[in-house]
Amino acid sequence: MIKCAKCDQSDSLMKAGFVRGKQRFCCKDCNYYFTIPSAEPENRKNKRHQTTIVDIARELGVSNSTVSRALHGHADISPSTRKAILEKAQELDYQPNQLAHSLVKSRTETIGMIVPEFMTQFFPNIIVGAQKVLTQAGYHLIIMQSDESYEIEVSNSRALLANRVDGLLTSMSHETNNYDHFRAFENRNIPVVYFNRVSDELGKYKVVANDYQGAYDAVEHLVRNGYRRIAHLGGPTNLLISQERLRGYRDALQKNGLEVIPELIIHGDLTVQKARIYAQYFLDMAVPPDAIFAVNDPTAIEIIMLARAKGLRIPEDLGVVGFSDDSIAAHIGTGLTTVKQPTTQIGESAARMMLRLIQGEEEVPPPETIVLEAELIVRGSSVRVP
Amino acid sequence: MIKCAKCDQSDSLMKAGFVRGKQRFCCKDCNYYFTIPSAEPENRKNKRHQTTIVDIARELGVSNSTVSRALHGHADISPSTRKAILEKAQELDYQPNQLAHSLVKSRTETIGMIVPEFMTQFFPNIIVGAQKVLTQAGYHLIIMQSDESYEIEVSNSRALLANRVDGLLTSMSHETNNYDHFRAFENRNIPVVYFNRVSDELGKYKVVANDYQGAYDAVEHLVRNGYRRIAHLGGPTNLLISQERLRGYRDALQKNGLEVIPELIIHGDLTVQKARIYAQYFLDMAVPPDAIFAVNDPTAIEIIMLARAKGLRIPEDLGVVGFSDDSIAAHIGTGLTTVKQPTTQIGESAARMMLRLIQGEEEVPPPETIVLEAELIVRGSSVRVP
DNA sequence: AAAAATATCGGTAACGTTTGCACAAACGTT
DNA sequence: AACGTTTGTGCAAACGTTACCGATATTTTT
Repeated sequence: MIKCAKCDQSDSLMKAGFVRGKQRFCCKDCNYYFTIPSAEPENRKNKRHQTTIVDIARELGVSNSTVSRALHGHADISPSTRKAILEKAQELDYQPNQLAHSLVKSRTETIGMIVPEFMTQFFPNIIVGAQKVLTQAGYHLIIMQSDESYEIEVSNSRALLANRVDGLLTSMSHETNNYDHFRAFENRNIPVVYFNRVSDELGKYKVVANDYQGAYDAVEHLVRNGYRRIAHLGGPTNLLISQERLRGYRDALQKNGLEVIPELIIHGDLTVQKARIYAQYFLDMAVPPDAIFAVNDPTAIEIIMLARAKGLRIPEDLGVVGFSDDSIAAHIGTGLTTVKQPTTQIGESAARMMLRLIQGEEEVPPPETIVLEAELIVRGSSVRVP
Repeated sequence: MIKCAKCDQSDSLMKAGFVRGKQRFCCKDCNYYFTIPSAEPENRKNKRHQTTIVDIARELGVSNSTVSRALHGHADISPSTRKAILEKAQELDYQPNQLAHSLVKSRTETIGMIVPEFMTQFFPNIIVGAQKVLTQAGYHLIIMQSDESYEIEVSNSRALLANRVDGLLTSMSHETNNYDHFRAFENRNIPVVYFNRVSDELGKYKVVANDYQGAYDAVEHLVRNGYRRIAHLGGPTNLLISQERLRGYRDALQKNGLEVIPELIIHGDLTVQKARIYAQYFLDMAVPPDAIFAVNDPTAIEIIMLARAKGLRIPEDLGVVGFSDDSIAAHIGTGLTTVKQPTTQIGESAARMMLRLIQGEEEVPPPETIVLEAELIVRGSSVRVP
């Protein structure tokens, strides 16, 4: 029998709504509202209780503020109390609650990072560089990967925004054409540094490798090794890196007196699946190219495998140059000629730029794009005596 | 001239301490204490103000609780108000504050993950698997890497603890011998799932590949290809994977009637630097081994490079088997024989185990270790006709 | 028509920290 | 000894959300 929680009688009880799945009652006698309490009313306490500042304060008979100040080495605390507090904190194994801290300070001291993938060594290297710089400055780095998916990228950025990161480092997926999720950060004055995969449509702070120069050097290198019909297997057109590498390719051809042949330019999507299809197309042409400049190393390696399967000799029949200097590039056959990007440096520069944006004096630092030099690594896949 | 903030006269003013860098005064007349207000008293507002539930409530003239309930699709809200609130939220570009949410719910819906490195594809693959499962269950994954350093591992785990992750997935660095930083999680009833690099000294929930079987198969394969003097370049002895792979190596030798020769077993630290030194040692022995079973692929590749430089033929003069099936393994020379681990599955299993621990009914689920089968991938580096 | 039940909302206390301000006691000066 | 100065702490209000407990319109039932 249900009884009133106050007067303990059940006569003048009446139902009064239904709240959160539980029946609510009202006792007309004592005019008291209540819901029937759940079966286990008093056992949730102490279950997974992390010791807090309040616990320490209570144990020692001081106030929360004193404990807080002591733990942070503030002034205005007598050595004796400080010592007692620190010891008690140690004893109770106190771990600060970063959530509460961030909430009141409205700073999380955490930088978010979204990368498209980390199956190649490229982004991991960047992460290592960035993490080194940020850790040293007392910031944490939380990493998310979009798996080259726009959907996931948006979801990730929303999560980082909800977690109130102090800044965002990002290199976008090749699917990304809409930038609203990044603008959301900028609109809230949360600094964003774009690296590597950047767009010219948004962003004031960027760190990129010199894709143009790298591509130019690569193609000129091919020309000097006697290749005359040089194809380009490029990346998605919406990415600036694709555009820049294409530009370097065209300029190198023209500066060296070669014609730019549209049929020899295809834009892929950076995946090996597509690379195989396009490579097949190149090699099956009536007049096939005698060299291919690929947008990245996995693509280039796919080309080499296919060419070998067709009985072509590398580099005699086909010269191949990649981009990025994956660790695998040195080991493939006689080595894959490629353009090495300063990955760790990219991470470091981006992180340093971020720190400047966060800690800087000036309200709105001037836009800045850091361009780091790329280096041509010559290996067996492109060297022949003409 | 400084005046009292209350009675507005400056005669009976006197200094009263120095607090937080600002001079404090006391007016003896009205007995009022104050510090001189900073130059810019009223400009800090709106600077980077994220719209909150309170803003929406104020704009619409309803209470915070109503807004909160409406945004979460609770019952007890009329369709019209709900609609108005959702529209206003959209208009003001409201983004929930996960910090405050987590603080009051004392759940972050975030799982932390610490891996030793991600320069090889191994851990990235695991991450992809784990992330898929967790994302689907509405959890976020935050990834940190220890760079094989105990110090960084401890620092990372402390950060995750401070950020109150709901659980921890971890594979420890090869430096790790002390486990207090992991026990800190377990002491607080925060579930920890160890994968791959686990220790038998701690942890009740683990996911590993069948290192023993993989090693056994690899070595038996070498024996069947006529190799008789098989060396083992192992990993750090404190890691269970090293112990298990060593055990598989020994058992395979003995079961096949071969002697276990202590000189042919060296424990490295998984780095290529050390690998080169030890490989050199093996190859320079008076009676060098005719095959080497390496603890991982980078190590195996280093051995191959060195052997080639010494004029040894692979696999005729030296058989080599690695472990992990890095993507590079298929491309090195005629291919590197290796043991493929179910990386993505490891991630998925670990994540699922974590979800069970978090969401499970039972207070303390029974200890569980999931062992996933490893598969020997035979390539050119170990196949010869005896 | 009153009475009973429901639908919809507001007030408010948490969650764990930080911090501006108040204030007493101890400390230095004359 | 009387005064002004420091020093060391405590109070309480934030930070943004959630959830329990009540309260009031509104509808339904008798």
